[in-house]
Amino acid sequence: MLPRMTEAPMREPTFLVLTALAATPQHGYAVIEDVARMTDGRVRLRAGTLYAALDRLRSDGLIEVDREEVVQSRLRRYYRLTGVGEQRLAAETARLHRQATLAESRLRTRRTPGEAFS
Amino acid sequence: MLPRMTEAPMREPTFLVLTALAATPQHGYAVIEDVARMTDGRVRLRAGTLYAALDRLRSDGLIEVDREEVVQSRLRRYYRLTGVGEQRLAAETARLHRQATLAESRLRTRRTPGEAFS
DNA sequence: CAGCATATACCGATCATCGGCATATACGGC
DNA sequence: GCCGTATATGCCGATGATCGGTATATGCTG
Repeated sequence: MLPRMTEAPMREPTFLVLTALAATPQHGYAVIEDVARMTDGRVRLRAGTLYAALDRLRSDGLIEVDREEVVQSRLRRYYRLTGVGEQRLAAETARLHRQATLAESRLRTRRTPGEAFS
Repeated sequence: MLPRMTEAPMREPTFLVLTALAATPQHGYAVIEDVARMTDGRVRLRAGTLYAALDRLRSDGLIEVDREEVVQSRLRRYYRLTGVGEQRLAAETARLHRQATLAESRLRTRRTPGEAFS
């Protein structure tokens, strides 16, 4: 299971999954709930999206299995960020901040006649 | 050409196209260059991506044709943000800031044993 | 005249996400 | 006892934005 070489742009659900695992390891279902809480219910990850994302992030080396527990005869597989995942998430947050700040700046200079924009 | 009702999550190239048009109207090719400059060459929009995005954003009512010019016998079609587009971009920037801040906050509380996270 | 920049536009392929379904167990209400 | 919901993982087909390439022109430069 070699890590993929592509540095494809990260979509929102994937970013939120990494965010959910940033502070502490969590199992899949807990991630779904956490993402819903984080986004005030706006993003409700489908099971298909979540487990596909976990597999992909794992094969990319951004997360790894932390441990497995059985609670009430149900399996809980906990995932945690790897060092690489931590760096990637930090890079993503920096990028988001930069782009958001730039967009805000441009929105402010909007409709200012005869004014050049950077 | 009815505006689509879906409020689908916005991807990075689309966000950057809106950002490019936020301050002043620009034609397609200028948007490609602007996005490349904004992202320090990281994002180089393909023609297919750009014009498809412009069509989609137009049918969604987020942008509209500003004017057309012919320079050196080549057509330049300028697009501008609509009021709806401006609101949407502002909402997107707010969302990006919130998510980036949240992710940073979680990265900071990382690996702090026995500590609950919000 | 070959190559590159400008400028718009179409096309098939890729792939993350969506939406739904399957499989189990536990719990609460009726 | 049964139904619906919550918990928990997983598979599968469809969707759609993006990618990569090509087409079509013109102008400029080497």
